[in-house]
Formats: sequence, structure tokens, C-alpha cells
Amino acid sequence: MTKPTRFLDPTVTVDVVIFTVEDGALKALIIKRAREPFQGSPALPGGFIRRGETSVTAAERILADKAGVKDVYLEQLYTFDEPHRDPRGPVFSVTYFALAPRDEIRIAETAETQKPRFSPVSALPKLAFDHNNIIGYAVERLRSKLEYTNAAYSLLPKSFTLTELQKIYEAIVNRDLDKRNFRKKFKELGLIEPTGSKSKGGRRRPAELYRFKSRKPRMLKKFF
Amino acid sequence: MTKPTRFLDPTVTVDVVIFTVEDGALKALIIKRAREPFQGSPALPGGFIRRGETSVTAAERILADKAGVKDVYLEQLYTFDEPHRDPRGPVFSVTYFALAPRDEIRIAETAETQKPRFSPVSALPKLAFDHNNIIGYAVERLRSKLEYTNAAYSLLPKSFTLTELQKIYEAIVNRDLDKRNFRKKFKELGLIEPTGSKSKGGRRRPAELYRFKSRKPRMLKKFF
DNA sequence: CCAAAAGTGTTGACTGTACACCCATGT
DNA sequence: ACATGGGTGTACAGTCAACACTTTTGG
Repeated sequence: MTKPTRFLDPTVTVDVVIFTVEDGALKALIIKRAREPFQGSPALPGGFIRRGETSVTAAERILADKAGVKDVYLEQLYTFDEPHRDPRGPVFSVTYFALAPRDEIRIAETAETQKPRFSPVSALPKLAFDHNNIIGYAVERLRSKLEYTNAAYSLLPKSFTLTELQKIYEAIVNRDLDKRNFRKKFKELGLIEPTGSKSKGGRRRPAELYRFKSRKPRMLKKFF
Repeated sequence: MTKPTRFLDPTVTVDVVIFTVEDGALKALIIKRAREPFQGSPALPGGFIRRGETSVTAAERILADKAGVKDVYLEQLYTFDEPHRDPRGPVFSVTYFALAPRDEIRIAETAETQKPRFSPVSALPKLAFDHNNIIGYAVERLRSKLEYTNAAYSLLPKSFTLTELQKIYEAIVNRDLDKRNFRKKFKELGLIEPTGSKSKGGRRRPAELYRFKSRKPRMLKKFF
């Protein structure tokens, strides 16, 4: 394609915020950069888009490579293009966020030893580029998404207790919720059903296990 | 910046959906393409990003050039990059939507005679590229935005009657609203105040004119 | 029997929604 | 005087938020 050079020819990258919930906290996957710029700094997983890829397929590749997951919830977040966000020059980052249950993620120690790990979003280190902003933006989006969709199913294992479910909501909206109201609301919504079995192994009363009836994204009238 | 050629080097454009309300209908600005591809087809205003611009400043330039407006509400919408959306090759379009009162817009008949005009979003022609999709996406976003922000002020002239305000909401959410409930709700919200003067010139009872107290974006608890 | 989490309903406040008539003006 | 849109309040239903005790298990 021919194009006069008075036009900007930005580089385009993809960065992915991979969310999960672990130990009752909302966490995002962070790697250590293997190359300049910001070599050794913590950062979001990401990279250039390759020939033959779109931004979505690039995000899917990153998800598979860094977190070993496929077919998880993935949504485009925003395109960041502040002029000096990358010291190398104008770089557009098309960002995505993904939601996956912790037990489906196999973190890969890559050949480039990027040391991926989950970091609680409430206590992130200073990240390379504008990646702290990106995660902040993603958390906001996730928060509001939980209020009017059933997106939470994407963060949970196949079966879970109501308390676990509530913990996830509390971790994301960042405040305590009333146990009775939460359970009433969720049961009324008809999104979940008891599996029939019970949690075991604790030194306490076993809890009923539930599963989502459907694992399709859905809009809700309202939530909490 | 050096970069191996196994990476995609997409072209990046900006397209802008400029919304307004006219004759009680939600409309978007459509131009006729002056050049190939799709020469002569209706399309969204847009173009390549120039050197020294970001996507926002490019969007602002397009707004100024095509609609003669500055300082209107402008928000990034989505980045479209379906592989075959442009016959010339991989082209990423970072899209924005803008809201402006009809009476602040001066449509410019440009040297390139792109014949800009407002077309009701409920009856759009077939547009170039994936521009029908883009507008559809923008309408959805606007609809939901109206429900939890005061964004409507961006579409209204400085003073307006409550009926005009209601018409705009009805045009966007695409259903009739109850007059008494609408007025009650809006007055309770405290966003608007009477100007003291009244509409004139009609062959009917003059209506109280209102203005928005503040023209800053604001979140609302809930709306209607 | 004790510790720890599971489980369960009611009430009052608030919010949303449905609904019909009189008023002020211009012609 | 009439046609046109302007303007106003009430009542019912549904939803949200606050709140405390009993149950089951393992140790």
C-alpha cells in the first residue's frame, strides 16, 4: 500500500490484562521484560502483532503463550497512543482484558524467562510504559461489567461455593457485601444451580457446591 | 525504530461518528468519499493520522474540518481491525464518537466536495468499509451512556424546553417515555435549572426554558 | 464442647411506573 | 372558542438494605 510520508506510521502492539481471582483477591498477570526498553521491569504481557494476525488473534496468542489458556473471556479494552508512552517512538497499543479461573491457568516459564506471576491489583509494582494506567482502566471496566452482566462465571472454576462467589465480587467491587442479600439476589437471578455435592476437606461445615447454568455472556437487568 | 518484517505493519486511520439530534431524530454525519476505495460512497468522516498527531488530535482535526466544531464531547469508541475491512490491506481504524448540539455545527462543504450531511441513524444508507457496523456500535454505546451519565447536555443547545430534552432521550433510547416521570426525574437530579425566559414563536403555550447547571461530564446513580 | 464457616427471612425505606386533567397561548 | 402542546401529583408495586441467630462439621 502506498502512502505519503506526511502520515504517521505508528507501530502497533497488543497488551493483555489477564485477570483472575486467587486467595480472594483480584490479580493480574505480570511478566518481567526480557528486552529493552524497560528490560527487567515488570510489565503486562504483550508484543507486536505479527503478519497474518489481527489484534484479537495476537491477544489470543499471548494468552496461550503466557497463561496457557484458550477460549477464555476476551474483550478489547482501549487503544493507548499517548505520544511518549514508548521511548522508541509512536507506538499504539491495542489492549485487551481476559478473565480466567485460576485453576485453568498454567503459567509458562518461557524460554525468555519472563517470570510471569499474578500480582494483586491493589498492590502493583511500578510497571513499564503506561501499563499501570492500562490495568487501572481494565479494573474499572471489569467493575462496571460485573454490575450488569454475568461475567463473573469467567473467573470461577466449574463448581464453587456461594461464599467463594461472594468473595470474588467483593474483591472486584472492593467493598463488603451482605451475605443474605447476596445469596438471595444470586439465586433469584437463576444463573446458578446446585451441583448436588458439597465442599469437603475443611475443618468446618461443608458448603453446597454450585455451577453456572450457562457459560454464555449475558446482560442482566441490574445486579447489586 | 527498527523492527523485523515478520511483524504486521498496519496503516492506522481514525474515523469519527459525529452525533447530533435534529427534528427529534438522532443523526450522524456522513460524507461522500472523494477517493478510492469506495469513491463516491457514503462513509464516516475520517482519515490517516498525520505525523505529530495522536488519534485524539486527529479526531479533533476531523471534527473541526468536517463539522466546524471544537471542544465538543469526544470519546474513543473501539479499534476495528478485521483483516478485510479495507481492500488495500490491513488497516486499523481507531474510532471516536462525538456529541454536539445541531446549532453549533457548521457543516463545511470542503474543497474535495465531500457533501457532508446528517443522516438519521435509523435509516442509514449502505456505507463504505465497515462503517455501518461502527455506527451501530456507537449508537449502542451512546444509548447506555445516557442511562448513567449526564451526556445529553452535549447534544443540546444552551437553552431548551423539557419537551425537547425528552424528545432527545426518546430518539436515542428508541421508545416513548412518560412525560410526568421524565420531568420529575430530571428535576430531582438537579442537573438543570430554569433560565427564567420562555420559548416563543409557536402557536401554543410558551414553554419554560432550561439550561444545564454544569457542562461537565458526570456519572449518575441511575437514570431511567 | 468449641471454633469456624454455612445457611436462612422479615421489615422499612426508597424508587420506578402507571395514569388524566387543567392551563396558557395563537389563530 | 378551539386546537396545541405545557404543565402538574398520587398510589401501587417492586427492589434495595439492614439486620442475628441456628446448624453442621472437624478437631
